[in-house]
Amino acid sequence: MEQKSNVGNNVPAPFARLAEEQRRLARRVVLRDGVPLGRIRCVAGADLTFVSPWRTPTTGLACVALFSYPDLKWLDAVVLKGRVTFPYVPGFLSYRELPLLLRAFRRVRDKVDAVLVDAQGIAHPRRCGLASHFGVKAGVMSVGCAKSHLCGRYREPARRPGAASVLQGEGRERLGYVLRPGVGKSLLFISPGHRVSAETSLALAQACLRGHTLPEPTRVAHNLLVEERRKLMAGAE
DNA sequence: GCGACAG
DNA sequence: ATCTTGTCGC
Repeated sequence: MEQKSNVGNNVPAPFARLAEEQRRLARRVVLRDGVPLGRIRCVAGADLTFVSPWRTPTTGLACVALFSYPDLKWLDAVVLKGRVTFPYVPGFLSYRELPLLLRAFRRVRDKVDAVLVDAQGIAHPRRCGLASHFGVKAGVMSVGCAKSHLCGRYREPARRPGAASVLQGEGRERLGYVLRPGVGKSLLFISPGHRVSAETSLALAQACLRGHTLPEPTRVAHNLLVEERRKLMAGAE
């Protein structure tokens, strides 16, 4: 019997072991606030980019950008380059992006209260998206802020910027929220990563919006990576 | 059987 | 994920 999908519960044989690890990690995810929103002082944005995203292995660039909260003043950033050997497989993104991202995060010396990750949190087939996997491994509050849909059902949010609708899982399970970052902007898929509730995840993402599609921390992290890659390829001819 | 599938 | 070009809207 042929099997094309990697996302559902049926997964290709080589990934069955990893899928099991994801279910195990998902049990360690804490969906209660480690730090109340009002006590957050430093929020970071995490993102990765690749020199040749369609090739594997390839060179990856990871960035963790630090901001004060709630005023969102840029504080610092860590950018790290490294070899990435795992391919992109839907549902297994963290095995491609997590190693380099964790290395970059460990270089951050400041105390980080929360990290916004450019991926899903528990809004994942096995409830272990990159943001959750990262949060558990790093032991930090993390929120998934994905630019596109992976799983869960939802209604179109209202046109008003900041409007949100529930991202519904199986039964009454709430995976997160679908957020409208601005008029005419594409939707954001917000879900808890680790040590945070769905409600606080949404509130934090909303508080980090500045009229762009991405929340400020991940937007700046992404821009720094684009700039870094440009400089890298300019010197490689 | 068909569609859907983070980055 | 990236790249390129063209077009539309504020």
